Amino acid sequence: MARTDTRFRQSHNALLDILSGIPVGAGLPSEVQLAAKLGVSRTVIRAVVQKLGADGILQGTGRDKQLVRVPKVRDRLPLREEYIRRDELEARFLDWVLRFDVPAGTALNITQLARQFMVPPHALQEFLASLGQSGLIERRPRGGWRLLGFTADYAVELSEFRQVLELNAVRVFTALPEDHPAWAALTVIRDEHLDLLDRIDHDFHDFSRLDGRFHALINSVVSNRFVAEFQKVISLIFHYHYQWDKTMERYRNEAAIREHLTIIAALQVRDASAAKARLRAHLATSKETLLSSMRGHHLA
Amino acid sequence: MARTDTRFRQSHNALLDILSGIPVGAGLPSEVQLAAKLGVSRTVIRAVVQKLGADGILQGTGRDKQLVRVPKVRDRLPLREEYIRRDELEARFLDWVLRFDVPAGTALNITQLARQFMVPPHALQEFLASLGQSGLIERRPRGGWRLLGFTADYAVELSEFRQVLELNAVRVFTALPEDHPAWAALTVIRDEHLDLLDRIDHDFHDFSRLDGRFHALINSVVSNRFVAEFQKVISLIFHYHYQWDKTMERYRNEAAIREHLTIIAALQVRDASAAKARLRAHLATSKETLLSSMRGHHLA
DNA sequence: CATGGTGTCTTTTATGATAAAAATCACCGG
DNA sequence: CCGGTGATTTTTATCATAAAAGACACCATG
Repeated sequence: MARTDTRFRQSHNALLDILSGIPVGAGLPSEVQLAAKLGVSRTVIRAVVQKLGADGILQGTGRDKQLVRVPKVRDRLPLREEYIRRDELEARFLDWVLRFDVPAGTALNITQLARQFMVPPHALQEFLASLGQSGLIERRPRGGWRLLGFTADYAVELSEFRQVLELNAVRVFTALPEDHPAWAALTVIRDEHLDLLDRIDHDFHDFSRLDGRFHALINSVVSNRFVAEFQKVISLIFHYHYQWDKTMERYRNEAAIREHLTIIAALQVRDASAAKARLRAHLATSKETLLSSMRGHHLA
Repeated sequence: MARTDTRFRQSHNALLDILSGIPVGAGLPSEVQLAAKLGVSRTVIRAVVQKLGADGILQGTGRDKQLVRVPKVRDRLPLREEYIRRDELEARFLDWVLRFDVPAGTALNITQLARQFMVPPHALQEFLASLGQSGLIERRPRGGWRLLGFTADYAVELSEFRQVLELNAVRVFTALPEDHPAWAALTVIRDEHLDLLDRIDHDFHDFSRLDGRFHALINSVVSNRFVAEFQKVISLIFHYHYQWDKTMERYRNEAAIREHLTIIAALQVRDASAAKARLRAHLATSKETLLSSMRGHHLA
């Protein structure tokens, strides 16, 4: 078989569900309506209807088809175990690379990895190609891929790049007009920081998400597709590492919240240079955390 | 046939060349040596040697094989017309997108494009995936690709991003120690600018390359893989447009050279703020040129 | 005769099969 | 033990093809 018939099987079962809702002897909705309802093309619907006719569930031809009997559970087609989705692949792959400390320069084996991650080799290939931008992966001259690895160098350069982008964002932020929605958003997120600070003892785990949203807000004022693209990579990596370095997590997070608040305060009084200086300090801390989490992990 | 046998054919002909250099009756070098010499695996060498044995050019088995007769021209295997290389595909594709003003949002047809560009569909697929970073291309939910198009928005955002990166580079540049090689390189490129200025009437076409090298030098002091990655995209796009907007080319180029020289001068006296201001002005001009070239092209 | 439908055909994409190439292992003669 | 060959096992790039989507023509019916 070339393409998988997953779509056909899903539509088959979905149509059975629809048929269960109408009385025996009633006519079918039109093919176009069914296709729209299930979100597939008419070709699929026609194939399913034909099969149901052969199975004795439907009868008639043309625009005159009726339900012969109520479909039973055993009429359903088993779905073959499906491959995982793209975002899950991304998560699993990063988890594998970052967590298991794969040495830099490792040659990747497409087929083996594809099996390991439960995806068709083709999908993995495309995924790796799309990951080229992140600088984690390199194409070898004659076929194959090499993992450049998540090294300390990489972390440093990532942090530096992040700093360049965010300092620029802060510069833009302080120049925004008074009625720009970002100011309101800033007030809201400030309150969220204060709120989390109150219940830090229990909920310090919530900081990771708040941190992501804070930095996203800062960068959101720069409407630039390239910045946004990189922001995704950056937040991905930082977010992942946040989840592992459990040492001092509660205190680190509390400190980070306070740093965020000083930055917010500086922004609110439109003090660009103060905001930049504080952001610089915060990002430096962040970088150190990232590096130390890598070192700790490497020793483990 | 699954994989092409190009490699086999090339090795076949290359081995014929080697055999032409040794006397009839002499023994062959070892398979390992031949494989190393031709840069292929032993499997290929063995396949070629076997074919040459069948053709009566070699005889013997094991480590005892000799040349029977001098190979003739007609022993060579014809190379089937090969597909184009990756960088050529890149050039052709960009040329197509940028020159023919493909409307934004166009759905790309893999097979058709693959034929058009003389590459296997698979290669095009991977190429498109790798181009995801540039923001020119988007993957549609259920298969297929969409061309986001090279719009004015795109050009503006690209220019802005470029400015952020290069301003940062200039900041780093002025802080470099006296003995850093970049200073020497700066002097060299300054002389090249002066030189080109002297012969601008005839050689103004040379500016495109010089411009590329100038900006590359500026950015080279930031050793950051992400910056470098983006630099590639940026120089690609700008370089391409340079080639088309022929209006006022000579005067534009002369003006740009002078702008470069003012930036170089500011750098050389370590005046960061002056250098930044002048770079800003230069990039603004550059952006305008890019936009006007797009407008001109759009009207055409 | 316009509208909503079906039958048929063409185009396009995703995937499994497969051959070429690379890498690995086992063995041999000196 | 070393440099080599023979045989075997991965591994990757390409191709053929089925599934899905889309386009077109025609038909029945109010």
